[in-house]
Amino acid sequence: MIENQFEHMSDPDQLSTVPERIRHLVDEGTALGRLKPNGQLPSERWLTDHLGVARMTVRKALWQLEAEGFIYRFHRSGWYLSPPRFFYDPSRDVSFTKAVVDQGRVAGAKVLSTGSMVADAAIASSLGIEAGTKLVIIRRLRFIDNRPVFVEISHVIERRCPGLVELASTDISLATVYEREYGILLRRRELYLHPTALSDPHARDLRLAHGTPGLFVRRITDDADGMPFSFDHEYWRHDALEIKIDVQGRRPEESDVSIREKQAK
Amino acid sequence: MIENQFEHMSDPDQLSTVPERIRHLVDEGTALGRLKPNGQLPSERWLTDHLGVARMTVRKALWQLEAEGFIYRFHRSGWYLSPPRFFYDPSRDVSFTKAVVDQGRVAGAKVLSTGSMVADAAIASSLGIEAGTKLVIIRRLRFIDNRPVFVEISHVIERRCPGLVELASTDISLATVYEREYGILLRRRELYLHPTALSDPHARDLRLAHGTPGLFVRRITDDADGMPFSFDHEYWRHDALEIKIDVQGRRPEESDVSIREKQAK
DNA sequence: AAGTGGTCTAGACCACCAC
DNA sequence: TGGTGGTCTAGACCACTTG
Repeated sequence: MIENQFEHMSDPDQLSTVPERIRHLVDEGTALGRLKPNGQLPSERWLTDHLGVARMTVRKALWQLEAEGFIYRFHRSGWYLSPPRFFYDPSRDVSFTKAVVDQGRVAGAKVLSTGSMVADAAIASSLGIEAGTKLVIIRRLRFIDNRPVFVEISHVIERRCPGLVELASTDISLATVYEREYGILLRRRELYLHPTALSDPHARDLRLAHGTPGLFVRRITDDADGMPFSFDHEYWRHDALEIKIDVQGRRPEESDVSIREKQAK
Repeated sequence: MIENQFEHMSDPDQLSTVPERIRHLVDEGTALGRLKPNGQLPSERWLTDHLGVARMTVRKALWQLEAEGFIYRFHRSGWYLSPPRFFYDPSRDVSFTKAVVDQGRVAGAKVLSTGSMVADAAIASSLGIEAGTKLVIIRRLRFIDNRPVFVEISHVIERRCPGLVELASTDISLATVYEREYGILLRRRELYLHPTALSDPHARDLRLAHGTPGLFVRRITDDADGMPFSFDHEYWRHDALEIKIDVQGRRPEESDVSIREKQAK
């Protein structure tokens, strides 16, 4: 019983709000070594009884702690204590696997599906290729310390890496495949990201309830020679990452143009 | 009465979920020209009656549409249709005002408070200055088209711009002040961002309920000569922006090192 | 099969905003 | 002051995960 570990915990009256009281409970469990990152919290019904409030009140509080990134949940399985965020530089980290390992954590990948399509006008212009160019699509689930953290959908120009689908059907890093099998090194070109709500099928694959907050990332990738190579879509858990961008690599003359502003009076 | 504009709208049975039905209602209102971006939706109680479900069900649906960025709310005032996201390159856009105006929208700023502090060890090392250095703090609310979209807290090295507080007490862009009054052009160095929940006082200033999803951005800024200048914290509405990062300005040799990976077996 | 979170109802009262 | 969203109650049943 998970709850037994929390049975005799204190619940100071001076903590007024329900989120604060739950946070205190969790902090105490952590301090006593009974709860570690990715460990499970007591159930909603237990909290309802223990705190003496309605279940909806407990759930509202859990949602707030979730939004802060303090706790997370697996769909219909339970609530868990969040591990530290993963630092990620999407403009620089060409290999997710390497970045994760460098931070002392364990990276994983699972191929969910593969397919193909031809580039439409919009995709073609963003990649700088001709419409109708064949693309390979690989949809993968990515893990940190065995927790699924984002779904990645890669669209790769087929002629640049024939036979990719077969090679991708393993758990090996795609960046490694590109380098070893095709001699291609990657470089990021453009990326866009915004907060959003995750919906199926991505939410399901991440074991999240649909509607959970997430982060949507689009990237366009070139090879080291500046030739267009692929674009990716990523659907991240909102609480798994901290984006870090180091602007130092930029050429000074490009970042400082037109600082002078037309003032909107 | 806002609701009158929606009174006779259709509500097809084939739309199964409540979020879909609300979205349909809004889309129809938009198509008929009765609802524009930043326009107000019918009240929760009206939707409760009109859709024939409990109010909590309506609210849950509104929260999901909010998480998607489709609608937003002002605290205790109502629900509104979201305007388009603002494209923002935090590594490059040294002036928020200029970026907003360039996208055909209206930028605004309001000084909330000013103050001062001395840099502690952590701040000093990240800025590359000595601990104890005096910093000026300016807390401002930033607007796009008269909607508050983020709170900005600037920490500026005092000796680099004496008298800044007096100059900042107007609504003029800070980047303009730095350039005109001190001859300083800015360049970004590092930035970090992650999704989070907004809490008071920032949530209050943004007219959001505390716990609303948001985006937290930290930035370190140099001048054009690479001398440390300031660091900023920004608390954004989650639905106001799309972050766009153009990596082209990077030096190739810095972005392509160490692609080879140690594979985590 | 038991336990978990997910959904939903039908109310009540509170805090705040705008008129 | 009336209307808005915000909070809360005390249940019920459903869908899924887990042992």
